[in-house]
Amino acid sequence: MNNNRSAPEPTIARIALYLRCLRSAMKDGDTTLSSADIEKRTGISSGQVRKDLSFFGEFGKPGLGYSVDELSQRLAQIMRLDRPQDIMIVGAGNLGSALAGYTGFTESDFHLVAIYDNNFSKIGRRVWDLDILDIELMEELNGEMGVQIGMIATPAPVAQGVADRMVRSGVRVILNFSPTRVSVPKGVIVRNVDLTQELQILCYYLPAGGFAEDSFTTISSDAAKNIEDEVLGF
Amino acid sequence: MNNNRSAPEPTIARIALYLRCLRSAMKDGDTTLSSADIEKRTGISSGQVRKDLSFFGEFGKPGLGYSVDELSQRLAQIMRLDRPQDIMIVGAGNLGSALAGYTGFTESDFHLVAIYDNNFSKIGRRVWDLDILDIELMEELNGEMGVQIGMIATPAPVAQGVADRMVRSGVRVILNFSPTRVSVPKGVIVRNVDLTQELQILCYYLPAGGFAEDSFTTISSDAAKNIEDEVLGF
DNA sequence: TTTTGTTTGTACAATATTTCACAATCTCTA
DNA sequence: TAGAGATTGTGAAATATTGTACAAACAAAA
Repeated sequence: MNNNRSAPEPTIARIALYLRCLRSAMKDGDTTLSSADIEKRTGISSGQVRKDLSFFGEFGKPGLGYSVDELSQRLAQIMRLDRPQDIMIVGAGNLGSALAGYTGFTESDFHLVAIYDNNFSKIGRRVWDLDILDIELMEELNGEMGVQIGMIATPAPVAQGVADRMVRSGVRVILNFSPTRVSVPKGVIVRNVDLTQELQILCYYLPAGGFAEDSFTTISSDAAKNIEDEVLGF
Repeated sequence: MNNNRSAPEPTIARIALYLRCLRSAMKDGDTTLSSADIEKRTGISSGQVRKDLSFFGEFGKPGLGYSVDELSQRLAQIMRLDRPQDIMIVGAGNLGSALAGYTGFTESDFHLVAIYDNNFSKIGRRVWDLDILDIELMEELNGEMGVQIGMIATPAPVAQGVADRMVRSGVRVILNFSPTRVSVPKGVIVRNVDLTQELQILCYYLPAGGFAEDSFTTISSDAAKNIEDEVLGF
């Protein structure tokens, strides 16, 4: 799987978490964080943190820790998150529409620039501030837009066809929410988010067969409760 | 992590896929599947398939393979998916509402029985065929309902409070869609589905700058295209 | 400057997971 | 019933990932 020299995939996943942690620390006014501090905030062991970071360079200073500002900038570069990234969604159903309105993407500097469907009763309608586009026009339209990140939010039977069209249109990485595996040419990356599978996995751990996972000590329960009072609705 | 004798987590995740594969094979009229057949359908190597299954027993017959009917029944038992499972959702925003209407859950015998929110303008409104309930009443109401599976579809700041309340109400496993880690007592299991993180991971794998096009084969699935014509909308 | 205390980066050890290979077992046909 | 062919279950090897410990590097205070 990981036949080249790049960092292991679990490390990449954790780097994304460190980045979030660093930005949160920045808002708290912290200018420096040790790997132990990061452990407190994320639950990831300090040794793991240091090892993950060491895949990409030496960012810390012994006796001090990591500069929040510098490290977050470096990690953002590594993850290609130092500039806005355009994304497209195919499928304007329940899930696709919810994803289109998901504020978490915007907050992390992802920019939804197109949403496609194949249903004539949906094409032309607006989702949030976007027109739903005819999927038949994707190749043509994306020639202009050049979006490289695609999300599939369609039923399983059409997912492969959508993936094929995405690839033809220039998409390089795909987040697939449909409950099926799609095959793509070498060089294109697919990640699957399989909602049903997640629930099924949890089911397995329901009865006595289960065990304790990482129930690390309360991260910020008190802080969260205070905020809860301020926030009105979900 | 996996300190006891239960099967590794990756194995559990794949078992869920085998189950889907088996049900699909059943619809195709196949009565028997070899591990090689399962590899063709899922992409998981036949050796891996056999080893995964061997964690739970000897289900196959040398020279023949696995009985689709028997194996799917056995796996469903192991995963506790042999009977409907009740679930609850907290958060009736975009994502929560989309999850509430997600047909994939229903098809896999999950049954949404409650959706909660803390926003008075939402409480009492209907999502699909359910009233949105006041989260303050969860402990009381779930005493009756006894739901053990919860999904968190709220903003991050309130997620920990929601998790705490779920646990107090009897929930045993949690699927957390909020972009934050929640801590729970030992024995309660949390899985995180972090949409932003998934996109960020994909970003890392985006090719840097202009890249040589080594992708020649467009894996065009003819089967998928045919189905696409039949299906009207996503 | 010197000393004390902190934290990094990394070699090494320990787990966890996947891959491989093959004897044993079963089917099927004649 | 015997022999050919297919496929399982599994131990052992190979990888991959995580945990541990500590010398070296730096900060801060005396």
